[in-house]
Amino acid sequence: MSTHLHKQKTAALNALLTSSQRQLVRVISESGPLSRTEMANLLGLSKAAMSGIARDLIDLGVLHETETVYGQGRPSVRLDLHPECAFFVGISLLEDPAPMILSDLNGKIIARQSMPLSRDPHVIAEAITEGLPSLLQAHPDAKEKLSGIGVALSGFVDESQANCVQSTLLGWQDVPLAKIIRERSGVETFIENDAKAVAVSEKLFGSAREIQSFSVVSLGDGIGCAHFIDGKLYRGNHGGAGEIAHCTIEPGGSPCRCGKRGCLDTVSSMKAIKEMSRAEGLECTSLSDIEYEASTGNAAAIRILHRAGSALGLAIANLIQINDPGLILITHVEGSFDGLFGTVVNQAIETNVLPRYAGQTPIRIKRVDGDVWARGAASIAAHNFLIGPNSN
Amino acid sequence: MSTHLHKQKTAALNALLTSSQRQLVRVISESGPLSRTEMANLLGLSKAAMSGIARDLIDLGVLHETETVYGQGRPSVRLDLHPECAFFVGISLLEDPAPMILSDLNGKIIARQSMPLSRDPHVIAEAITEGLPSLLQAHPDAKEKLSGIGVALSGFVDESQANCVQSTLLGWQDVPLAKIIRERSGVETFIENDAKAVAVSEKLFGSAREIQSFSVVSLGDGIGCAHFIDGKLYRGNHGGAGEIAHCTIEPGGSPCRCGKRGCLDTVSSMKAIKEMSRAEGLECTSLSDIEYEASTGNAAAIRILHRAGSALGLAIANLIQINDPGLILITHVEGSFDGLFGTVVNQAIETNVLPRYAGQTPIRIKRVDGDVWARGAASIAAHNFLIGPNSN
DNA sequence: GACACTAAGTTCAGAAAATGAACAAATCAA
DNA sequence: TTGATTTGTTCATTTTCTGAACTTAGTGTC
Repeated sequence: MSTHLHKQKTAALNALLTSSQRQLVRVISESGPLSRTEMANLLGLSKAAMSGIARDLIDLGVLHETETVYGQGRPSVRLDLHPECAFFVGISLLEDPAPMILSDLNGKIIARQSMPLSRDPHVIAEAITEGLPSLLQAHPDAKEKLSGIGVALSGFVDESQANCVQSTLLGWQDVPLAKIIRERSGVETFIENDAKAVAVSEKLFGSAREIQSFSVVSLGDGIGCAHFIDGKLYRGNHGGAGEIAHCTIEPGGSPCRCGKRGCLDTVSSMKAIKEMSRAEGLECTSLSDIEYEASTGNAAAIRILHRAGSALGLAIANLIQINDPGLILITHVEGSFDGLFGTVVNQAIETNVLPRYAGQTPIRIKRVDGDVWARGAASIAAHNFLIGPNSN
Repeated sequence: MSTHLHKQKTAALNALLTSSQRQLVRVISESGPLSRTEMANLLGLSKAAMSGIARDLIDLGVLHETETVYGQGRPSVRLDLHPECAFFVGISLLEDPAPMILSDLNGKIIARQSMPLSRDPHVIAEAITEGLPSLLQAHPDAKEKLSGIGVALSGFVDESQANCVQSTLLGWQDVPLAKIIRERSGVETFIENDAKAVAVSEKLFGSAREIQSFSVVSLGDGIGCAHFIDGKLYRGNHGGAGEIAHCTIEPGGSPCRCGKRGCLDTVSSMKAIKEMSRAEGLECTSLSDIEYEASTGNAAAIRILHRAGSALGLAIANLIQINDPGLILITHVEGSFDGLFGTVVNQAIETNVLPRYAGQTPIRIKRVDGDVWARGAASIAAHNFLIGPNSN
């Protein structure tokens, strides 16, 4: 009974914050711990107003006091989001079995399990609902304060983060997945494209916290990309912003499954690299194998990696020219960006960017583990909790 | 005396609006005339609050009642910005002599003259100040309500729209032009990059009013580009967003004055087209001439236009893939987009965009007159008046 | 043409949110 | 110990917004 009440309260917590409180939560999630005075200045409010807002948020359990900073005058007390004021479940529909994780407001993974993947949205909703109790079992706190489910998938998602407009991988067309899961599980649910979910998780939890405009290029089996612009995820007019995989990078090149020719995807994706290797008679099952071959001087391997790296570098250079982001974050799962491929990519970026810019746009390479997608998914739920859907 | 007072009042008008009033002005400038009830809904305010805000803005002369719309119930009265509540001066530093125009809040050009171009910012400030009286002479209203000067130039401008970080054309490096002009003339001044100024003018006055995310590609002697994203001009981390002219479009192609090779600028700019024609022995002084040659079957002319068009089309297709804008607006001064060049551009866009997208992104071609840059410049001043620099 | 019906816009008392100024608290520096 | 300095709180006051009742200006019906 008490549990149920609490659940209702936290589930609606985001909704019952005033707009000033929301703004404050947003600022802290971007800047990290801040003193009340700093927050007042950032929000353009008086110290008096801040005092009240902070007190209310502390009472609600959203904020808590952290370290004390000593300077001249009375020391300031930094306030931060309470990492355990809300918990989120993230599910990646990119692999089978599908990973399912439980995370706190800092993106820390607290529990992990998996569930069978399906192409039927109702079966997915069922699997999630059945998986919840065991995921939450050892964490009574999380059970009470579960505030959202996030789902990452390969495909286009609409602006409300509720409907999958199209997914070739899952064979979907206009599937209201979020609603189906929400109704079955009783938990607020949001879905998002895989690359965009990773971008959100890097903005909330990762290495792009303080950067307002950046692009994430995520190298998995395919090539994904997403942009944050002026502190907001930019999804594009049809939700297609960041689809660099189908930029023409070799005009008149190999035919692509999308229908046109010379797409980046046909040269630089892991799938393409492996296929080209096979065609050249190389017995490679992973990028590391090919890198090894190249390091021993195998001409075919070197040629393939050069071609793939140049193409990706050129695409990223075009992205830099077009959008002038404050950071390019390249995430890769396979863990082999240190070899020839990575070198060529970096070089190709350098040579194809306006010399005045060269070196001006930081390129950060980040090796990520198998949890990226699920953590990204959870971050979508966290983002909706923190900032809300109507992110004005 | 009275004049002076009035001047002070209107100059600071923007500053003395409350944040709700500002928001309202912004919404109207985006959506066009609205009834009070519609405005209340859009801003999420009560009818009561709207009533007061509208009254104040009408008293200030910022809004006025326009048509009455009859439906069921009491008819609604649409309110619009009063076009003559503020006037702006726009100057283009792209030509010599430099055009100088006077415009109202609708972007209508009320007076026009020109001034000598200089590379010395103080001489420019002097010329503007000396030009003002004659520009305003026949318009006493504008004299009283002059609210800003905008300057468009080729180069990089910082976020405050006050400093020119770099301009190759003018030979500048960190020139605080806005401040110099402001101090000399006594009028609030803002500067902006040429392509970005055109984008703002299309958003405020032109064909992109209601579109939140779009890109403008402006074809003049060079190729400019600028993006609006979620209703805001996106300038990029170093003010370089939209620099598509130096995207590598023909890897290993002709050397470019920027230092690298195969830039779009080396194939598709008017300058490049003319140069290539000359190299091929064609006696052409304008794009129309080359178009004419092509239409009579001249192989060289056809080849040149094909190459230029394909390159520009590919660059735009990449832009679409990367940003998925709601509109691509191509503005061209030379008035010759109806021929082969235009056809090839359109075709190249189609064939290089993900087939699923093809035709989904509207491409609008707009022939503009010689006033584009000056009008764009004026729109920068208007934008700062309407929305303010701190466009939260 | 009188009547109800509908929706826009206004008014006004009261609630909500933010401010300014005075003050309490917690440290450093001399 | 005393003064300087800066954080954070309190409280009366002002600003801004809301809700409900009301006025206004039409349409539709008989």
